[in-house]
Amino acid sequence: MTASGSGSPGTDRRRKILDAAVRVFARQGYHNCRVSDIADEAGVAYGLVYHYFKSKDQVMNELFTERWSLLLAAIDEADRGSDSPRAKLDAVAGFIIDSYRHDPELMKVIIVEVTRAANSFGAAHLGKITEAYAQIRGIVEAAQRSGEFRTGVTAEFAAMAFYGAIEQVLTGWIFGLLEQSDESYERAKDYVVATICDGLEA
Amino acid sequence: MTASGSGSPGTDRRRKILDAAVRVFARQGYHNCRVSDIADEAGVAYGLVYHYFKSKDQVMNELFTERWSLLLAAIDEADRGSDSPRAKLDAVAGFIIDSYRHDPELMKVIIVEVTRAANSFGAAHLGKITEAYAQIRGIVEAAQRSGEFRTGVTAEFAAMAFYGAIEQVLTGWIFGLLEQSDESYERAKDYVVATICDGLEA
Amino acid sequence: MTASGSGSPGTDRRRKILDAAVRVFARQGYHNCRVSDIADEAGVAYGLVYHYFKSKDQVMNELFTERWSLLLAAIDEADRGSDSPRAKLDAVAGFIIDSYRHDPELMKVIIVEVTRAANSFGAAHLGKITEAYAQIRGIVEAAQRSGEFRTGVTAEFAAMAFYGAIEQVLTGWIFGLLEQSDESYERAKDYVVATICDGLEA
Amino acid sequence: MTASGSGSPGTDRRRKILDAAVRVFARQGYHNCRVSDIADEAGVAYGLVYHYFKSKDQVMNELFTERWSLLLAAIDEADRGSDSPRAKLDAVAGFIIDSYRHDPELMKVIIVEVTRAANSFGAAHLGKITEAYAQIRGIVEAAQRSGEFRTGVTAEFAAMAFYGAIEQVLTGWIFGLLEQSDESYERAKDYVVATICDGLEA
DNA sequence: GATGAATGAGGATTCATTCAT
DNA sequence: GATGAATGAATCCTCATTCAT
Repeated sequence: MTASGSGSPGTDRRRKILDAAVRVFARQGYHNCRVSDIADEAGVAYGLVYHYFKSKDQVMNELFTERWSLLLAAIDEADRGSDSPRAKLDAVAGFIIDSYRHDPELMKVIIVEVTRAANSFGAAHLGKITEAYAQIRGIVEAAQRSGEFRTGVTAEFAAMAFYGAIEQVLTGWIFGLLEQSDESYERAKDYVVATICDGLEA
Repeated sequence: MTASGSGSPGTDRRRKILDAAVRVFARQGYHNCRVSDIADEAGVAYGLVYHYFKSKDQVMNELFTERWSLLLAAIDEADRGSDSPRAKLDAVAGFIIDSYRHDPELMKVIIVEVTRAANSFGAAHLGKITEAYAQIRGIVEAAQRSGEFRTGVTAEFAAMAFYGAIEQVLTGWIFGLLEQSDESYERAKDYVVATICDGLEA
Repeated sequence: MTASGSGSPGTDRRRKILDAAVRVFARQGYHNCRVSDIADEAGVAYGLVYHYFKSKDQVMNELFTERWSLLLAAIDEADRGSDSPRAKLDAVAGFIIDSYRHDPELMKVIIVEVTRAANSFGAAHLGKITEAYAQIRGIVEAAQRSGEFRTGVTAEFAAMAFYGAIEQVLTGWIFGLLEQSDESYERAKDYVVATICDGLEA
Repeated sequence: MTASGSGSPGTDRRRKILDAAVRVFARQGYHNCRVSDIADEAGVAYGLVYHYFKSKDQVMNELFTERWSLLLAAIDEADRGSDSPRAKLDAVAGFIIDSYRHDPELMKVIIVEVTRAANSFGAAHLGKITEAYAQIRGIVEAAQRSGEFRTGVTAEFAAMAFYGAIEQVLTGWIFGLLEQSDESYERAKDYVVATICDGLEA
């Protein structure tokens, strides 16, 4: 059973357009691509994009929402277990980095076009973006209450630092500044957690 | 001698346009503003923007370059002294955060429109952006060589995490997610360094 | 035997589409409605409109032709009798006004989208539209020949004035400027004829 | 002193565009012309239309308002004198017909695209359109009060019939159904007033 | 007959940039 | 230097029509 056989034909085309949009947005940036670029990349007619999506914005929104929901679910899942706080943060970092490894173009689009785009998509999805920060903060807060994490830094702040460190690593990959290999990805997970949990000082 | 008297009249107008551009870019985003918005905000005629700048891009480029040079100089300066690595990182974080405190709109523009904009301004200024990371990495490397920082994490990576943590805090302010006050700004400096140098774990 | 049982099922659907088109054209105007609006209003699938009609234009053409034929027949019928010219004009005005009373939306569409649309439907149906004027002119001409109507005004001209007066009353109703009630409709018939036949002057 | 020398250069271009729009709207109809057709007809660049007007609608609105204001002023002027009611109506019919004679394309546009366009421009300008009817009604009302006009027909109704008769004559010219010559225009004025005031019956 | 996905031409609008004054 | 009118390429979105099922 092929993937394309598992849904209705319409669903397939819709999926094709979303996937094509990821590639085009990643390659050219949201503002530097035309709707026709997406259609061409998907191999469908121009108007079909508008058959499935209300606007170019809408395509982006859907890409973000789809992926970010998984992220939120993953953080939630990580938080739910009885692991140590460090293990939870490790799971979070792991999920985000694996997301990049699995689909670097999609994560590039999300990082580049949404999470910092304070005047456009970022503002539109602020609520969902904030949820991720809040969930991470929750992990830190619990760790501080249990005495596993020190309290010198507010949980809110620590969560931002942690998330920021991860996003910057992804940014390094996106810009081609950091080496990209399976090994690098794995190491990055450890490094983020080690840096944030252990600190740099000897 | 007034400030406006210190240069040629033309210089003043040019400055006025740059400052107006900061406000407009910050308020509406680069892509959502027209050249005429900048001119209106500056109180000058439409075409004058093109008298002083080759294009809309050029205005942005100049804003970035102007500010980022200061940042590079400040990191360089911090690195030059004989302070402890931690003190050096503290100086770096301090400069960036003070930059935001002093001109939040400009830093918003730089963070939102340049440093993550992999397909536009970010790519154009990649060299300069990278220089900052490299300088921070240099600070970490020296500390690792001297034994003040542990070597479990590569310096390159540590630099990214450190910078990412700072940028994320700025992002929090930009999105209105973190409290903004003189006290918050000061605390943020300490927190960033404490998080990265000491780690979160007790 | 119900109306819907009197024809083939296809005929019913076709009728449904025509009726729906009247409502949609009346509500939104020909240019502001999509073929899908008609289909939605009719409760049929998109493509079915194209099964029964060659184009969107064609739907309109059919609505006009259908109704206008009745109008021409009615005027002809009125003219055929041995009534006085005034009675004939009364019958004409009566038929048009009753048409509006019976199906205001259809008459709105015809008045608004066809009879004045010199660059679109009006031009396409000019022949049929003109027939109505000619028939009315015929009534006047005969009356002038018989001496019942004075000859100071050409019959052609009188016909236009008479028809224009009626259409303007309908326009008043269409725009919601004139009261609409059974009484108003009846009175309107008398008024049109009284105005045109007797004149306003005392 | 030429007309083009009497205003600013900007004003001239603006005027050129308006005049071109009249010709294009008259020739092709509002919906069948592109903004570029207007620009081409005016001999200016595409974007200049948008320099002077917010939208294609706006061009039409301005054409209507400009002309209709003159019409309202003319009716008002006619009403203000101490002439007989018949003379007043004669002045009104005269002004409208002369408007057509002077600029048939503009009047065609107004009649065809505005005064009957219940779902678009007609609705937008309903207030102004109604003002004309009201003014005519005022003339009739005064005549009825003075006993010069009979009261068998309401003034409101008589005004509609009178205006409708005129508009229909214009429609006849627009469609090429009625002869157009200086003599015809003059005769038409008399005929309209004669028909409405004297009536057709001998 | 019936459906609605697919097509793609058409057209309004935006806006960076140029240029005459 | 300063102005803002003029230019026209770029691109989103609409929607009539076709067609495979």
